[in-house]
Amino acid sequence: MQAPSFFEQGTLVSVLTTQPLDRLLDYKAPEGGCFAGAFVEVPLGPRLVFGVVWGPGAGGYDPSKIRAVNKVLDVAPMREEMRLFLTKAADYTVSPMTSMLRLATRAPGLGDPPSMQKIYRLGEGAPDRMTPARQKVLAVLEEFGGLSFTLGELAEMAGVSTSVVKGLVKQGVVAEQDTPRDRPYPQLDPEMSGKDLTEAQAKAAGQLSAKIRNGDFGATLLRGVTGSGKTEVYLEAVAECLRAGRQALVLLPEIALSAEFLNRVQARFGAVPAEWHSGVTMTERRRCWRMVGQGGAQLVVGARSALFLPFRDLGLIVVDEEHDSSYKQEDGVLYNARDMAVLRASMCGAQVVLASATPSLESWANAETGKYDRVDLTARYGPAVMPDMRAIDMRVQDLPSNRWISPALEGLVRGRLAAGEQAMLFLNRRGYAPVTLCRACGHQIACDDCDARMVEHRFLKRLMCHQCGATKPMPQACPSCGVEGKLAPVGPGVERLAEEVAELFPDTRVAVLSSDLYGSARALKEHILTIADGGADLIIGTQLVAKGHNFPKLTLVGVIDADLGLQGSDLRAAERTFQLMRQVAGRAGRADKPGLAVLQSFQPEHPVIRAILGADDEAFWRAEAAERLAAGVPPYGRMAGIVVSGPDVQAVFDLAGEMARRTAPLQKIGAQVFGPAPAPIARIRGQHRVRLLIKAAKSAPIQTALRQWAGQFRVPPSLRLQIDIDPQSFY
DNA sequence: AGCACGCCGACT
DNA sequence: GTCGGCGTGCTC
Repeated sequence: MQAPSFFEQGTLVSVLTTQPLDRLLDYKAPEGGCFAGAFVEVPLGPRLVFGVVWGPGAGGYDPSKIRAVNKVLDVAPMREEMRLFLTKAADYTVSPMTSMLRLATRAPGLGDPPSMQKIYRLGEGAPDRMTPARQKVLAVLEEFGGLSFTLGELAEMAGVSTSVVKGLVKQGVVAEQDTPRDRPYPQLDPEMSGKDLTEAQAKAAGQLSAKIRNGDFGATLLRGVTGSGKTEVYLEAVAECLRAGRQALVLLPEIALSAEFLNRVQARFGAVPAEWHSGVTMTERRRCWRMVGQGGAQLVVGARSALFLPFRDLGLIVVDEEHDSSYKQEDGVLYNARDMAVLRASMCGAQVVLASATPSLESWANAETGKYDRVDLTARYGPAVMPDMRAIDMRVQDLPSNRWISPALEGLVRGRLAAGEQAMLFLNRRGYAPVTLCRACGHQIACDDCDARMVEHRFLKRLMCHQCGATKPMPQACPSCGVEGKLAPVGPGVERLAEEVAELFPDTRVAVLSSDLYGSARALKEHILTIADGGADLIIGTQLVAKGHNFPKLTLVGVIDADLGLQGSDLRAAERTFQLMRQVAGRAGRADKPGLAVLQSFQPEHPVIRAILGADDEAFWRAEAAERLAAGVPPYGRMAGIVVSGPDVQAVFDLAGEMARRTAPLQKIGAQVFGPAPAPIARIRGQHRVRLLIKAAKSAPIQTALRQWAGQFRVPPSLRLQIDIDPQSFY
């Protein structure tokens, strides 16, 4: 790559700021000049704002009004590759550059000079008087000879007060020195031995490693059934990347980020990697951001926004559980981390590994066409085998209303419990009952701010809206007709299922795993570990039990309502149900006992249910692909969702209606426009929402057309216009 | 995003 | 008269 251009003092440079002005501003280069990519502070109106020197000035602005860059910040400049990545990501997602820059600079104190910190290491000589406390301090320093500590760390490790350390410093026995506060992360050792790999794992790892050694861009779908040991395989790819002296990034869905994963990394590489996600402290965030840019971090484990860290030489991106819908979320910009990972890798000659037991149809299709390589791990690790799968036809089960566990399932659970094994009942519905109905007037209690029914949470003794999180106490009388004592719960949630379980299996230890029942992620995680260890015999869980937690003693999974996700008209309903059911079923029989997964269904002949039951995953993907191809929808066509929202219904409909009328730029590329129609949830947090859907051929330049089209309309500040490329769901 | 300007209704 | 509501426009 060529050397970055340099701008002499006084020459015009264009600066991208994080202010929402969707254009570059011209400034004079500061005293001493500056390079393209420099992080700078510039005056804007009465304020100083943060920005990046993007290139030579564009001119065309009144020269007498042009001000000078205030100062260049003490941060590694943004590399040209990163600037290009942000530009392309903005083009792809149809979002303003300023939002992209904000995404890429989400660390505190970037403008501050690197602050210093005192650290302590072994000094010279011996103390005048040796005391037990002093002995302990010196023992710690000797044991970890190469390392240095902060005052607090050292004192704590030695079990003494800080004054002991200070006393030793005074005599020079302990040396004190200043270092930048943001220290590099400990060196990872790719040769530190990991677990022994099975033959299949070793082969897969070898394939990935060979691609990494080539040093150029490529993507691989790593498909490994649950329990096949994908993590060990891609950690070998990370090892190869580290051997090549390049940086690696492992993306995990936010919920899967855990101490457990970090422990595995530590076991494999001898040290803990850099972490980047919403739970990381501000100090650590800043350290991570700076060290990634300076090369002081070899491996980052993080959530989706870690893609926008300023890597110097990124050689590998792993997207674990690549099908997970949480990769597509709003971070100020609506992007799919899986797609952006491929984009970023293509720009820096890196490899991408997309790992999943149940890949997204997009990735599956890319592997089919040969755009991605594909590596399969079919055998489960060790003696475990895939669970047997069966459906229970609920139409022939004799079940009173307000009961959800069929006699057939009840019998199976009893059998497992008698054998001293664990069983799990899966229901993807938090709370006690999804609907609260007035038996006097038929009113259903709804959220005040959303178009959604409120869910009773008996554990919290409140009603909760699952759209906005608002809660209110359970009323005694119907809020509509005022009749008392006629409000009745309708339908099951996990809490209600627990009630039924308590009646059916009174002497069984039951655990309910639902994200809302725990104060913190940590508490939840700890609880899961105790349960996995045998702390309960019957587990009732929502979606969160499907995501990568190990339950070695579990041999039966019962899905209470396998039809739940198939309702609605969502494009991805089949795919999502298939993935979720496969993941849930994969919980059963991980250790030495074979597992069984049963699906309670009112439509067991439904193609998706049959595909789940059949062992032929490929057949499911092929059938689903054929349907999408015929409908011309992703991945065989392009789609964009447009949502106009605001507090005033009329204003929202007016803008959406106008947008639907003036579609010339979209028609030019042959795109179809559907809508406007109220979004499936027509109001969230008091914001009315109206949706348009754009559909175009796969080759159509949909982003350019959308930009032109959306640019025609003036959006008043009270309204919000959101463009979602490749929408996951149509909310 | 901020922040100023400016144009209307409600008050001392 | 003037205080303050927030719609509109500007920032290199």
